[in-house]
Amino acid sequence: MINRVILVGRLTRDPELRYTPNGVAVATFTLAVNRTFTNQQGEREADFINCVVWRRPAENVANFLKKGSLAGVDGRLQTRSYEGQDGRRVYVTEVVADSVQFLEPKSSSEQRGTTAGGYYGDPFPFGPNQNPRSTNDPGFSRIDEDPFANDGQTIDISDDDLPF
Amino acid sequence: MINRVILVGRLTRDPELRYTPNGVAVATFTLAVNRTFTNQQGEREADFINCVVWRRPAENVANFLKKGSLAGVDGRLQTRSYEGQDGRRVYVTEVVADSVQFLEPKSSSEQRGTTAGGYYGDPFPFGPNQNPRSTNDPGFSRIDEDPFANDGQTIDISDDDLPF
Amino acid sequence: MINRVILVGRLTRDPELRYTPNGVAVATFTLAVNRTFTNQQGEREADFINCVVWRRPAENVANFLKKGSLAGVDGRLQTRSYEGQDGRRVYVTEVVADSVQFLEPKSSSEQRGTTAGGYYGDPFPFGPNQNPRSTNDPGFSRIDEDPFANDGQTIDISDDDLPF
Amino acid sequence: MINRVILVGRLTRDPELRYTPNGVAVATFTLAVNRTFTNQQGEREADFINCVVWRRPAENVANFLKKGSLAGVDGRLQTRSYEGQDGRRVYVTEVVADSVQFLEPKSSSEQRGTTAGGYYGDPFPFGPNQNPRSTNDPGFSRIDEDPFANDGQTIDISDDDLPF
DNA sequence: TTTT
DNA sequence: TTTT
Repeated sequence: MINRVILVGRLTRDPELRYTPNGVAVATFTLAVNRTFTNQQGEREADFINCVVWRRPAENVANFLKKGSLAGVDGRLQTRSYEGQDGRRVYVTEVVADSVQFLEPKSSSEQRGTTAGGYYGDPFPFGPNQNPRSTNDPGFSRIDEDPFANDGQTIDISDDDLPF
Repeated sequence: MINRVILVGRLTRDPELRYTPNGVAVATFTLAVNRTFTNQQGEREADFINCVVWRRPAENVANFLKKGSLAGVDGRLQTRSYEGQDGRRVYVTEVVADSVQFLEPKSSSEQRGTTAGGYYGDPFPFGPNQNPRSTNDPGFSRIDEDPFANDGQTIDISDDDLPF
Repeated sequence: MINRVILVGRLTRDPELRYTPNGVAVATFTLAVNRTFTNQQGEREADFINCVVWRRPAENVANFLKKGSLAGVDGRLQTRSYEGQDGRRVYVTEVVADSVQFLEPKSSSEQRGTTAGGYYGDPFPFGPNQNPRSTNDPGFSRIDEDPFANDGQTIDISDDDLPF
Repeated sequence: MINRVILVGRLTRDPELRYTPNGVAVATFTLAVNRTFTNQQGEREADFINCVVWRRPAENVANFLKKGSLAGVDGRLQTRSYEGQDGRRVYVTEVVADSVQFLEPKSSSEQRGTTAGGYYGDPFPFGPNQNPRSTNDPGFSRIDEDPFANDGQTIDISDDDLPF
């Protein structure tokens, strides 16, 4: 049962960082991935893919990525459903990232020490090997069952829903 | 802009084969991909992922796969939206398969010529290199904008929506 | 820096299981992955890809897979070089598997309890979430620097070479 | 038989462009993909992966990428063997790219028309949908059987070896 | 509800 | 609306 997704695209807006009641960080963001082909109007369209990332990489995402950032994601597809505010079941498909790759060059302000402009810094420590562990943040925010929808209902995600 | 999905799972029901007005085949099916980890109740859950495949491989899927079949998919993630019957916009995420891999052993009836039971036949010709071309079937069926939902509205997909 | 490989193919021979001096299991095997296209002689060729897997999944591979088994691999590409027996540097490219998926149906002997023959059992516990930990086996075998070549030189791999 | 590789890394040197006797372009390059983990000395190592790309994308690679460029590759693993100059069989594992993604921002010289510096241009037309066709260049160069080794032997690759 |  |  193989389930693997790899994406490179741009954040459509700043990522959102939240915490479970137990203080585990979770970040959500949407990647716009431009298609390589064009439609019959000759326009290049994009797919807009919701992504979730947990624990330490979540905080890195929140700290280093913002709207427009180019990023790579290596993860798996997840489907969930939840009760919408109108009582209808809503089905969600999203990517749970194992690792997120920062693909922007260092910003010009950080680049000051650099001679030939335009090279990339080392990726920030986003890999799956960064011994992710639960942060003990007081949890300043709760997460809805659908972290992408602000439907009002705020059923908590328990820490047991963590994918690892 | 990389967009790649690889899945191995089982069909949750028989695939559905349809044709665009121009006679291009499109098959849809859902893969149940069991997770490798268990939830806090110790149950192994699954993700249910909608897949679409076009042209010749679509017909192969319809002919060779059925509910319960083990299959591999190599494709890309696509997001779409359409107008639901209640006027609300419905967002869809699905996998558009470039190739579908048949992972079942030949059935016992086909296995008759075989000595040591249980080996797999060569995969049927599903690859992206099977020079896919538009079939000229009269098109016995039309395809809704959301091929997974039978919402009633039957806005046709034009052949130009084909991903290749 | 994304590095992801997904394969489905058949073992070309029985896997080999070894142990580092510290008792960490490592299994090696080669997957034959048939190409989807044919060469100009109309023959379907295959790629023969060396794979390595560590710890618990290594022992599962050794116990459940054998020559001819259909298996899926999700891992990363690794390149190494070592000193060949003639003093020349040998360059190696192989796949380090994060998880190995057993894609064979249960063998006929195990299938006895089964009504309609030919379905697959649940995959054996191969996932990356099976809390891999170092076995403390006495280590009946050592591993060469190139686990695929038996060139004679037996420079040990230290446990620190483990990819996680 | 699934065979899929996705990489993001940097070119270790300028790509090399050659032509088969029939004038089909083929480019080769090596990607350095930094590992996300460090070895016991605390150093981050890299894997150096040979890549091949054919036809139009080959020419794009040669025109737009150079030593140090950040690039993404979506392709498949290929193994080959050839007769080395000392008569020994040499085994090669490389990635045949279906598409190559240009991940560098436009260089400052090209950026002149740009207001807020540092954004990326649209990827150059590298996708698998760019209707690749054989160029009819006079073929200023021939390709060895191992395009990465300049071992002297120059057995030609026929156009029939093209992967599509 | 979309990025460059 | 889910497979083994």
